[in-house]
Order: sequence, then structure tokens, then C-alpha cells
Amino acid sequence: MTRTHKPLNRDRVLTAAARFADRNGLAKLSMRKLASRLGVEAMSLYNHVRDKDDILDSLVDTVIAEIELPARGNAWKSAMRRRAQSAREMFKRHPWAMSLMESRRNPGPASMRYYDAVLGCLRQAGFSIPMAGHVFSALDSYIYGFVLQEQKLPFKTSQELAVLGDEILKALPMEQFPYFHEFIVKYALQPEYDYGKEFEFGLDLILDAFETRR
Amino acid sequence: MTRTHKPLNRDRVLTAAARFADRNGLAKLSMRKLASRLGVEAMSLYNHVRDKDDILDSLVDTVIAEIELPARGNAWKSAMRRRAQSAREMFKRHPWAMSLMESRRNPGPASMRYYDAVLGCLRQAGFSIPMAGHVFSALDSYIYGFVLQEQKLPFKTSQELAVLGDEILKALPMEQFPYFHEFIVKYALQPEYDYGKEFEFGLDLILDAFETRR
DNA sequence: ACCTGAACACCGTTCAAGT
DNA sequence: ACCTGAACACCGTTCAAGT
Repeated sequence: MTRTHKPLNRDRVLTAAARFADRNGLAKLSMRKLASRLGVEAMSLYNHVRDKDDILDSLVDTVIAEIELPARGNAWKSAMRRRAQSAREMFKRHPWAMSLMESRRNPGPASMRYYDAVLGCLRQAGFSIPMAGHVFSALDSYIYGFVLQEQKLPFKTSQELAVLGDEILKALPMEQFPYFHEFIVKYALQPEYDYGKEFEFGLDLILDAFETRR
Repeated sequence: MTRTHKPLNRDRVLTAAARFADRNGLAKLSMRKLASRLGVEAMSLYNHVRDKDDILDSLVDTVIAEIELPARGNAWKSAMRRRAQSAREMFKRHPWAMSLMESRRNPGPASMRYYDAVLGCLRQAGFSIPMAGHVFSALDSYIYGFVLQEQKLPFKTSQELAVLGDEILKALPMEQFPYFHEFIVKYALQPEYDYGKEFEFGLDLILDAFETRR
């Protein structure tokens, strides 16, 4: 509305874009709306970023920079566990980041620092180069895949799940889906069930399996 | 162009949508273009599907139906390995499916059959309900995450990688990224390197780890 | 150097009107 | 029952014109 007199720059555009996505979701982010957030017309943005893809590519790198790098000298397992948790928390703060990582394939400087730090931690822990590649691939696949599944769940808490319970069971006749039905009734609908806890289980399973192959 | 005289129906709309996405990518799929593919105006589609979201939700289910279900009575490990490979092949045929799975959270009938078959295989192999949940979560996280990473690579073959090699190394100064640089030069740029092979390694690692916990 | 108005080539969707 | 023209409220992006 009222003209801001601060000069616009690339960084202000990018942080505004991230804030907008945090609040409204990636789908609603448009050049026009982003510009109006900044008190400017859409066309002005093109003085500071190449195009919308440029913004999206940069957002990926910004978000990767938020992942805690493995600390030097820490035991490899706890360093990897911390990094996995940190990545998962980042995706919780920025749910739009997952869909973005998928489509963007131009790694920025933060991504490269991240790759280097992880490989360095593993190499110093005594893994061979190929084995470090195996650990990296398996761990990152697990982390990304878990977050993806977690985000796909139609509920966030066990309370939300309980509310959905009846509806779910109606769509899930026991004769047709005996095992799925059993799983939901006897396990997932119990108050102590929390899908989020699965994360640690699979993570430690993979870490332990690699410890024996170090 | 020339009017088709076959009557339009929901199924024809959906298969046309899948074909269009296979050929042109999901980003280019619009109601208008899809309609013109079917020899019709965009507005006609709304007689057969609720809206574009309806099409996308249904595509997810269609694509899940292409994943081979674990065969009854097979050993659980080979059944799970086959299903993992089958899922990965499906994502190769339909690269757009991954980004779709992420945003859609309404499981259709094929998804439910899939969940039931996997849980059934694990239960019959002697896993407890919670342990079956662990296996399912860890395995699916790994599969989805791996496919996601594989799709993110900017190259498909080791030849493509070799072509990119110089460019990659230019962006990867050894002083700044010693471990990443080492990894690329000594390992990933070797002609026998194939990221796709990592899939089996991590998959078997997880399967073996669960075998000892059965 | 930075911003903008007008324009272009697109979107998804609604609705009244046609057959 | 199915299809369509016109319309509405949007998109990303270019370009010449303004300061």
C-alpha cells in the first residue's frame, strides 16, 4: 500500500518469498503477490532475480543452510543422528521445502557445504569412499522419504487421528482389508501411537547396520 | 481438431491425463490442453471430473495400482525386494508421480489394497503388528527417498556425468570442498560408477537388519 | 539504477445457453 | 446428458516508458 522507502534487493525478495511460503504455502506464491507484500509491482522483482525459477532454486539452498552440519570430531553415529533430526525439523518449519527439493536440480553453495561436511564426517570415522557413499545415500533417502510420508499423513496428532478414526474405519471394511484394518484398530488408533516415533527406529536401524560394516 | 465421436468419460480423461504427463511433464498439464487432446473444450471435462484436483488425486491411485503387490506365500524378504523394485520402476515410467504423491493426501482404493497386501505379507512372515509397522515405514521411506534423490541428479548415465564432469569440478574447488571433491574425482566420475546401484545396497541393508529383529 | 503500465499468452472455473 | 462461448479472476514475463 504505502510506498516503502527501503530499497529492494535480492535478499529482501528471497526472505519475503520464504516467509510467504511458510505462511500461505508454495502454491499461493506468485510474483504478483510477493511484489505486493514488498510494496512494489511484480515487474520490479525482475530487477533483482532472474525469474521465478531463480527464486525457487535459491529457496532450496537457503533451507538447506538451516540443516545443522555434523560437528567435527563427534562420533559419526551421533553426528549423523543429529543431522537427520535437524533436517526433519527444518522440513517441519518449511513444509513447502520438500516439494521444492524434488523439482530443483541445481545445487547451490549451502548444498555443497552440506555434502562436504557429511562426507568428511564419514571419512574421518573410517568409512571407505564407496562405503561413505552408501551411508550418505541410504541415510538421505531414509530422511527425505520419511518426511515425505509424514507430510502425507492426513493427521498430525493422535487426537486428530482419533477424530478421523470413524471415517477411516468406514472406508476400511475388515473383509476386504483385514491386515490394514487390524493395523489401524489394534495399533494406530491407540492413544500412545505416534507415527513420528517411527523416525528414530528406522534411523537407528540403519546407523547400527552401518556400524557393523565400518 | 476434427470432432471425435467417441463419447467422453471419466476413464478416458484420466488415461489421457497420465499420457500427457508422461510425455510433457506435470507442469504442462492444463485443463485446456488436456481437453484439446481429447478433441473437446476445457469446460467439457467438468462433466466427468470434479476439478483438476480430482484428476490429480486419481492419477496417484492409478499409478500405485502399477506397483506389484507382494505375492502370498513368498519369503518376506524377496517379496519386499520385488515390490521395492517394482515401485522404483513405476516412478521411472512416471517421473511426475513422485511430486504428486507428496501433495495428495487422499488414499484411493489401490493405495489401500497396497497397504493391506504389504502388511499381510509381513504379518504372515511372523512380524508383530508394531514391527510390521516399523518395516513398512522404514522401507517405504527408503524407497520414496531414494527415488526422489535419483530424480534430483542432473545426469542419468555415467556418460552424461562424464560430460558434466569438468563443469562439476570447476564449481567444486578442492580447498573448499575436500571430501566432496575426493568423492567425485576418485569415485563418482569413474566409469563403473552408477548411482542406481546404491538402491540395492541400502535396500538389502534394511531388509537384513529387520530379519534379525523378526 | 530502479520502478511501472500496458500488453501478451497463458491458467482454473462458473454459468447460462445451446443441442 | 453432454458440450460450449463468454466471462471472471487469476498467472509469469517482456518491453518501452518513466524517474
